[in-house]
Amino acid sequence: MENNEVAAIFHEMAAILEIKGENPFRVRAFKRVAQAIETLPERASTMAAAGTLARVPGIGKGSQDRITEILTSGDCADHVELRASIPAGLLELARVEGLGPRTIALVYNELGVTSLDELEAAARGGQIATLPRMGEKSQAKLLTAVEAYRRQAGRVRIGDALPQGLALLEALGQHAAVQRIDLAGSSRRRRDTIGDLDLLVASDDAAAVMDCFVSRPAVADVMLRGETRCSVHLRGGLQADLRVVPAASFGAALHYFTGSKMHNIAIRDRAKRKGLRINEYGVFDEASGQQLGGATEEQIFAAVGLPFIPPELRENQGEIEAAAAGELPRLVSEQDLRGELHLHTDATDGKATLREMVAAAVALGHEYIAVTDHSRALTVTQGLDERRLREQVAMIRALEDELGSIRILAGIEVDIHADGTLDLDHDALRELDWVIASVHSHFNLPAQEQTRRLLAAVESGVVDCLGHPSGRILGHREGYPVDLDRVIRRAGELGLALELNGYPDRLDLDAQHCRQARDQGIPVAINTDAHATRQLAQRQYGVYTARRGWLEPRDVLNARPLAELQAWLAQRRHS
DNA sequence: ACGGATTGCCGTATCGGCCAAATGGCCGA
Repeated sequence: MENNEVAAIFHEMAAILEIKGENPFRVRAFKRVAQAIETLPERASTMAAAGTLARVPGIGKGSQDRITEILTSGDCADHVELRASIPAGLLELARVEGLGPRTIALVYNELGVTSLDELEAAARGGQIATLPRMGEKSQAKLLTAVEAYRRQAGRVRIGDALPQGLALLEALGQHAAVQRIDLAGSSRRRRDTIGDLDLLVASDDAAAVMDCFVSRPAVADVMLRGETRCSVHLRGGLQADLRVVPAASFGAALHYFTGSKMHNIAIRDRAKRKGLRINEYGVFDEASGQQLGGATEEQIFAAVGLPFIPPELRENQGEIEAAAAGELPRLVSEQDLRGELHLHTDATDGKATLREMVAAAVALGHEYIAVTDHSRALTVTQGLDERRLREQVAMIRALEDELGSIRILAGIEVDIHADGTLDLDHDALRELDWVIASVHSHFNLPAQEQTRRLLAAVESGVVDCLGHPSGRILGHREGYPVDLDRVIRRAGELGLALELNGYPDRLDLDAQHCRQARDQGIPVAINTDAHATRQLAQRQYGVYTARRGWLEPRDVLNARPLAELQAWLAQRRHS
């Protein structure tokens, strides 16, 4: 079991306790345990076996037992009991923005609301506004939030879905009857959210493969099972579909089920013009009906005169034309990244010390990193003021001298106030090597004001990079209303970089805006925004999004060697 | 529930904005 899965159970226990109005300190303790598990330096099972869990701050005797129970049986009694104690639908309500535990308890107790549908009905019926502490405005806001929630409901972040898909791939790949196996669908295209997992297998013994599939411990229930196709729910609720095809059709099926639909249509259209027919079974000569290929995807592309197109590009957004012209981008990969330009330490909301984070970066082989803790406005994180920032800078310089093995840029993630001013003195910011400016408040300004706010930060003259520019949180809230195109253009004019925050909850910039940045020659920094040592290694999600945005190594700021990065910074500072 | 000093008990993120009610709870970062 992955740490995130264990943590999810604690998060849920905390949420239920909170809705039930239990001791808030108990609630916080559970939340703290959940967070601690998410940011453990190793796998929970490893640490439990070694007995080192006890040393983690926040994890006491009780939670140690619960964690052990979860690791051995997949769940714990307290969790099962808590779940049974409230209607199942209430938990989903907690995912609606602006709807907290107290309000959920209120609508449940006063109106008997136990689900999203009932909540919406109550709001449309005007009953919400009659409740104490609620009114017309709250009711309208709630409806808007429910609509926003519904737009993304059922989709799972790639950071949650892909590990499950890869684990299944790994397990099924061991089976003797499996000749070839791969992911298909949106998980193979590495979209930022996934509806369900698609797995494709080449085999002559579909029944044996499906037996293996449905008996995986990760499979919670089997929804349907036919001759060649099987659908299941996984433990976390994600749906997974397995298809089994003969090896001679594997490439054709892989192409077909990978999509996207628009890409497939365009490819088939191209085939038609060449007198060919492409479907999920293979490539066929239209006239003779003879099969010309289908075992590999390369054959599919070759049949229409194209080189292999990476799955991340298959959206019919020009990749076919580029492939035909021999102008496919050489997409950036994880190995191209030479440094990390956004991370936090325990000076603010990080879980590891400066020294530990740096050691982890060295272990990853980074040439350079930037330490970018929060600024004072973010009070929850104990954001740095000018004085604490200067102290941290001194620590960084000393550590860099001591180690000698890695360049440590002294930086900050400075908050952008609602009026566009920055949270720290410009003089203090000018002393730093690297300044990211980000929005963490006032997401609901009118688009015009929000745009002005971001432009002000971009034009401040002391900012090197705009952090998570859209502000979206996947599965939680959409980006704030803003003219991002205009902000990006201005950033380009002034020579700033833009961040692609690769934290799996963000993936911000999204692929489309990455491509815009690339087209305008704006360097993109692919960052992890790590708050713990292990998160420094989670670079793949940012890279996926970058690839979907057509980024090549030369478009990526932290794919540059240190000397080039420093030259870029120096030239920025003097222009 | 956890951690730590008081070893059986006590304290434990912060703070601003929003909205409904006219000061205060709730939410989110």
